[in-house]
Amino acid sequence: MASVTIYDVAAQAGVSIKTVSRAMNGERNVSAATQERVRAAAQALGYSPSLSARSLAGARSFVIAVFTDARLTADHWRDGGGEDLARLQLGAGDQCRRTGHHLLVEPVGHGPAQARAEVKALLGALKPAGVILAAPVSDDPAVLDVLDKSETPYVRLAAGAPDGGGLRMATRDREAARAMTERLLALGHRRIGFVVGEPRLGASRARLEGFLEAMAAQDLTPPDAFIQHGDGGFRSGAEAAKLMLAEIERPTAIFASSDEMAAGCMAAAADRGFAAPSDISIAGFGDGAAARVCRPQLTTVRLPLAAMAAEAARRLIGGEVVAGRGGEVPQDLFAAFELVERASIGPRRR
Amino acid sequence: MASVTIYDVAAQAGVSIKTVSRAMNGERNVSAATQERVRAAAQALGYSPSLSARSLAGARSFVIAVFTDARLTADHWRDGGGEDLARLQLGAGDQCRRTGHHLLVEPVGHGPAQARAEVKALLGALKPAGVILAAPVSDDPAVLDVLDKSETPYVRLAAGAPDGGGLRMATRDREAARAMTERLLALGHRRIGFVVGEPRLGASRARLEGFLEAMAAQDLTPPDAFIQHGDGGFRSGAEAAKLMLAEIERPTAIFASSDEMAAGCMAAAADRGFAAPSDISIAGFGDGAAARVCRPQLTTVRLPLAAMAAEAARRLIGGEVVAGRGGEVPQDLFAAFELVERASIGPRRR
DNA sequence: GTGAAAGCGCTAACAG
DNA sequence: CTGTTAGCGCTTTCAC
Repeated sequence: MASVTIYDVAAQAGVSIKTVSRAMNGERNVSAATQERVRAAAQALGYSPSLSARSLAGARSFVIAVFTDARLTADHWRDGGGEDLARLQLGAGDQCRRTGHHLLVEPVGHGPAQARAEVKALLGALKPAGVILAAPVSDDPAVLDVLDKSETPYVRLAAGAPDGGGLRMATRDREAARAMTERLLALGHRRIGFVVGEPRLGASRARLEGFLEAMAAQDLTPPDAFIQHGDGGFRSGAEAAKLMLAEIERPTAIFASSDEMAAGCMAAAADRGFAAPSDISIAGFGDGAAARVCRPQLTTVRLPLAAMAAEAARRLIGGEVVAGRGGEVPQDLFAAFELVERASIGPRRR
Repeated sequence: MASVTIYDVAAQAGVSIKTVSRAMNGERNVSAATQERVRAAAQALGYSPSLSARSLAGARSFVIAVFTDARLTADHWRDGGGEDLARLQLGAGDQCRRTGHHLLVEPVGHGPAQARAEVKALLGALKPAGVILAAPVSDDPAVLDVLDKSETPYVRLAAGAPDGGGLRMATRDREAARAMTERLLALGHRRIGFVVGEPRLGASRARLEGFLEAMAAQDLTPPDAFIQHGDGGFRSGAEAAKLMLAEIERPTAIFASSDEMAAGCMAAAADRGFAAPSDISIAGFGDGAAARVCRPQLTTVRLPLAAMAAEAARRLIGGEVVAGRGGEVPQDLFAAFELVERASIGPRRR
């Protein structure tokens, strides 16, 4: 099956290659009859235009690149937990497929110099139609700088810092964490512990802030022991909870910055004989698999990551994102969050 | 930052573009001095050859495509559980990066007609250097047929059926399941339940066979109620266990075809007041996140998926896989498995 | 060891 | 509405 080219189709349909090109691209100025003839010929021959040729000849390319943090991605892909990236792939990939684009996930290494070099190389080799930056790469100044200079349109997903070029699509992590904390407060909890997430993620800080904000609004200041730092994983959550539960005045609720950590908290609590939600309330963040695997299932925060990624891809492909350090007006888009209440939280036991 | 081409580098280095091409590709017949000059120029200009141009002009392309089952992939990416694919991406992606290749994950739809069309289109558009088929696509005759005719080298990962073109890299699921079952038998268990996995996966059948084989070797025939069918997920495992535990003669051990299902079994057992491993032994398969999140952690089977995928990519890139329905000798490669014993299984309680 | 020419499969101007 | 002529940036002949 030697590769079939535009010439084969043109011959088969009895038209010039340019007409085939037009027909395939759905351009105007092609009569319906010709259109149909070309379509039929292409169909019969099993023709699909070479991406390489198309992007070489034309102005645009057909790949959307996703830059992720190499270390984080490797950890997740090896040990599980990379649900954010999975959802990103789902949403963006779907959108790409609709328009004949392809999604390429490229982990980017650490350190400004390495990141610069890698991104530059990737951009040069791929000449992507657009780039989606997953956190924490979406906050990497070196990457942003290279991207700006290359004039490649890009979307920063879940970026912490508001400044920088490109379109920023963020989740309202602070607000979400505040809302969840308020829910816990409404249930009567006062001694609430918080487990901070992966330190490299800006969202981790935002969630902590939201938590503290809600607490402060009630004139509550959690003791140091009630703020533990984890890495997003189950084990770190378990350790954090263990420390908190060792306090004389133990927390009646724990809010973890990720579902895996919340699951760890629940396990650690169970080890100490505390059951959720009767003895302790536990809330997570992310609405991942861990939230549904827990017994009881976790009350958590759902973020529309797939939809955001799809929207990012859509805009990139549609040319709606201005390249380079665009207009003065910061382009920021915020996604709604949703509190998913399940059985892991309940009123404070009296 | 206008895109820098081979001409720019040639001018900067004071050589012809052909020499640059040679130097960049590490061909012979380039003096060390010239080599160095070109390298320096390329470095200074931040040049990286356009993939499109390279694959259009040259014989080879620089993308390795992974075809996955669209439905399964979407489910996993949305709800978690796609650890196999994640490890595949990790291993193959890593290997690709070493040689300037790129890994493209493309979900392929259902039904022979649709699969044919999609694969044909993908092959035509991408002209990939090689294709990695993830299960269950690795057993799809329509896909194999298109691939064979296209003369694209491909590797079938975890394929169930031994026939078909391409190189087959398989795990010894039957043997692994048998080994795990034997372990359970050695611990004194006789009433062992089994939860079958996702029906579309050939491995699910192989694992069931291995289980039955080991049982039969001891003249044991599990009652129908002890063979439950799940879908690989937590919930289905919980339901399966619930049914088994409702039997008058309940099983003393349950072996589930996936870690998620095993976790579900454990949760269901706990609901009934049975703790592992004292009241019931529970084993999983896959060594995924669920295995480490469980309390106690799961005894499970580890498969070197990332390494297999890396090897697949390496061979594809290295041109070691013969395209089309190759020689008469079936090309089969088997990966070792490993029993990972953790705390979820123990001697049968007397 | 190096270079000049040709062309990969397609799109982008222009013509008609 | 359709066809012709040039390239896109590279690798591949084949010369030198």
